[in-house]
Amino acid sequence: MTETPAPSAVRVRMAPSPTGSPHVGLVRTALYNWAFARHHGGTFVFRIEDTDVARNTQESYDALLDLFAWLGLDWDEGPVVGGPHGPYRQSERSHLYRDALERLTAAGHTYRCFCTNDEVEARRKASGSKLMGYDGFCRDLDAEQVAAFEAEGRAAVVRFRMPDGEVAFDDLVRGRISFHSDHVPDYALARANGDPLYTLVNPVDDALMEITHVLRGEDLLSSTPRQIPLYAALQDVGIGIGAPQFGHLPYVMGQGNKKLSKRDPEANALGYRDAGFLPEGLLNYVALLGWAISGDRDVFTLEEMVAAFDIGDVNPNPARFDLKKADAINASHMRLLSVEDVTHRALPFLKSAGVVSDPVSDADAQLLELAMPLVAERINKLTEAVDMLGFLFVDEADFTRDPADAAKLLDDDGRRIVQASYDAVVELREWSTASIQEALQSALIEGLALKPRVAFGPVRVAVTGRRVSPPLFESMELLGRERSLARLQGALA
RNA sequence: GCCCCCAUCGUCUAGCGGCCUAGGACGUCGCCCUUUCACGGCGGUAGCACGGGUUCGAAUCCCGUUGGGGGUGCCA
Repeated sequence: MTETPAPSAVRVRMAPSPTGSPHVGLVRTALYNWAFARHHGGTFVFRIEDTDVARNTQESYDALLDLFAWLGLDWDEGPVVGGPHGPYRQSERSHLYRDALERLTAAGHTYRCFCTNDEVEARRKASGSKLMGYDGFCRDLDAEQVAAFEAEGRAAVVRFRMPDGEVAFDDLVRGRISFHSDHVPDYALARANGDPLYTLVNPVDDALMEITHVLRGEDLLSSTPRQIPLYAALQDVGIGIGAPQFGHLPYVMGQGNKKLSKRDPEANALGYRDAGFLPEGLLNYVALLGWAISGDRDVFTLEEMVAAFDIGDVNPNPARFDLKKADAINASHMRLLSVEDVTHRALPFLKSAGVVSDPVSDADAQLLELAMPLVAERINKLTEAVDMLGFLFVDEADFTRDPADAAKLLDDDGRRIVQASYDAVVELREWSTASIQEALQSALIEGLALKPRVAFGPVRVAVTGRRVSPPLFESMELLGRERSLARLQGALA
């Protein structure tokens, strides 16, 4: 049908509405569009669809910018960076929609409709029609009838005059899809008060911004047959160059068989940042919801995705969002990072949790540099660094032990082990990982004939406050003799 | 109701007529490594919704059934 444009001519966009907090489904759609643009060396446009003034919020707009900045999905045209097709917020483009509407009307592509919903409904019942939606009653009103309705003081919406026949297109992910216009009613382009609707502004902006490919959610699939004739009508009146190519992406599902709801905490995209996800981890996981880089691999970089991404490879079935797998993919990316990188990225979390001072003191920085290698490999999210390292930085007065871990491991037997440990290391001349290990091993494993896991559990809780911690002997070395001894002593009280 | 979309392990997927007694990953189970947790390693578990065709040959093509989802607004 439509020829694939020359690579450099690819222009795609993401066009979210600033309502509520950004959804992970939006991240997936944005990522596919972005990867498509980058793969083809095209242009990625960011447009804000804020025509519904009642629902838009500044917070939501800010959240969108935050989100994409964090993810690193950069746009070539849009808010902040500008571009030749601006402005990029629909609320600032009213004149363009008014002009488009006037031209369409002048060319006979629209008509005014005075019907109320009740009247349409009543006619449907009377006719016994199976078709839903508007019935086209006002399509061919003559001047006299229009005057009569106006005399009644009725307001009129502007409807698009759908051409009769079949509307077919080749969906980039689903193949050929066709609808008959009988099932695509004449739809409203503008409210009775003159405000343009999404049905108008979305195609008008895509036409004006010369968008060549529209990759969007499956929920818009059934509005495609009404948009295609509108693009043709717009072209007819000198706006744009006809319809773009469409690719309808599968839903991102939540639990059960329902779309991941905005209210579902898993749906909140920025929540992943706050939970300590790496942007590349989230992006990689989300990419997997409908696309695979190959049959035997699912961890990859953005660059690799850009090189490999083909919209024709996108799977049309709905995908369920699986937090466990998202965690695992993120963990894989954590392991790809250098210790320095993990440290750098974990720092904001350590600061805001109060683990290290802000700004970081020299002492904290030094300790962090020694401690991070011990935990970088064993954490799966940046936030876990907070739990792992807290015991090292906390003031002795504020040091506490996990009550459950303490109750379980610091019972009578546990305290005996802690006492033996204290005795074993208190006289140590050199306070190092190796000497501590040697002393404890000989006292507990050989001396008391304990299994390592039995022996070191209580010591670990005594010193770090948790059953889960960085390696014990290393931790004691970093903690230092005084504090280590004090904590062993404290666990006996 | 009508229209449209979808259908491979519990989940995400590879597969685009023979390489498939269906591969990978997450999960799960077992084992190993081990100073905890984690990491890592090894192994197991489990699937082509159903019925007809087409074909020498079907997970792959066609039709139907069933099941799921979406749409059917002066929301986006």
